[in-house]
Amino acid sequence: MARAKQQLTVYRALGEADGPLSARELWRRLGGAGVGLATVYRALRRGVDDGTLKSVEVLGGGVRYEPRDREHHHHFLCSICNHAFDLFGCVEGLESLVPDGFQMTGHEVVLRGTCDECANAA
Amino acid sequence: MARAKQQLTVYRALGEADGPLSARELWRRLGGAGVGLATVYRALRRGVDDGTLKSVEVLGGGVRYEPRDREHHHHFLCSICNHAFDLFGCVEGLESLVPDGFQMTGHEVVLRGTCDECANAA
DNA sequence: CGATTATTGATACTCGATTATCATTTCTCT
DNA sequence: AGAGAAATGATAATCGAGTATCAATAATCG
Repeated sequence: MARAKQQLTVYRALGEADGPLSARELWRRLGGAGVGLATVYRALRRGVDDGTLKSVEVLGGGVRYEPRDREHHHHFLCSICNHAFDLFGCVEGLESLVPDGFQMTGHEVVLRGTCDECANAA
Repeated sequence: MARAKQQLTVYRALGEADGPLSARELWRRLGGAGVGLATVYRALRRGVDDGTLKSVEVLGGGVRYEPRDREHHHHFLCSICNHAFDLFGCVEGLESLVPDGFQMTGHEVVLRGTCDECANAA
């Protein structure tokens, strides 16, 4: 069988999001009552297993998920609404931080602050 | 009363570490039997409360603690030993990543890879 | 239309991290 | 030394995240 209905809903929601979502956030977005929390977790696990999804850790909020096919990017974490937003672009000078003898295989950059909406609401 | 004995041990261990430590790591370093886990947690909480310590989240490993008076720095997380090392220096071009309307108040950079020792042991 | 198999959602359960409890020990001060 | 306050360590309790279970439902296929 291909993808089941409810699980597709989960994938679609992730694809449309403006940043990685946690299982809980996802669940809330799907209406809470509409899709069971267990199904959300199932879809996420399956997605990670088959390579469709990728789990990312953005400080403060545990594990979140995003489609694996996104380009290299980083995140902005709003300290008010606690939502993580995708950013575009990257930074220079990371190599110079690596100590002698260490081998860097990847990096994460997280900006913290206030997002658009929360800044205006304040 | 000033600082109690065992709690001082905790602060000293953190001060001498080459990176932020989790409660568990700290506990293990203190000999396990020498200092109770509860005391480690107490010292950490108190340290954060009175501003001596700062809790940081480095991907994969939960919350870790470091002295607050360290200069601005970032971390390198070894994917083998899972230890977090302090780095020196910072990077350029973070502002250009911030979307319009967002306000950045801070940032984190985490490099992932293999540390000195683990690279040699391999 | 059945028979069979996968999916779903509610919920019970597990697991690790952190906190609370409490009897005991250690300080502090006189 | 002796009283009272704070600290300590072992352990029980709590809490949240994620997983397993199971009966009910929906999809597949002949």
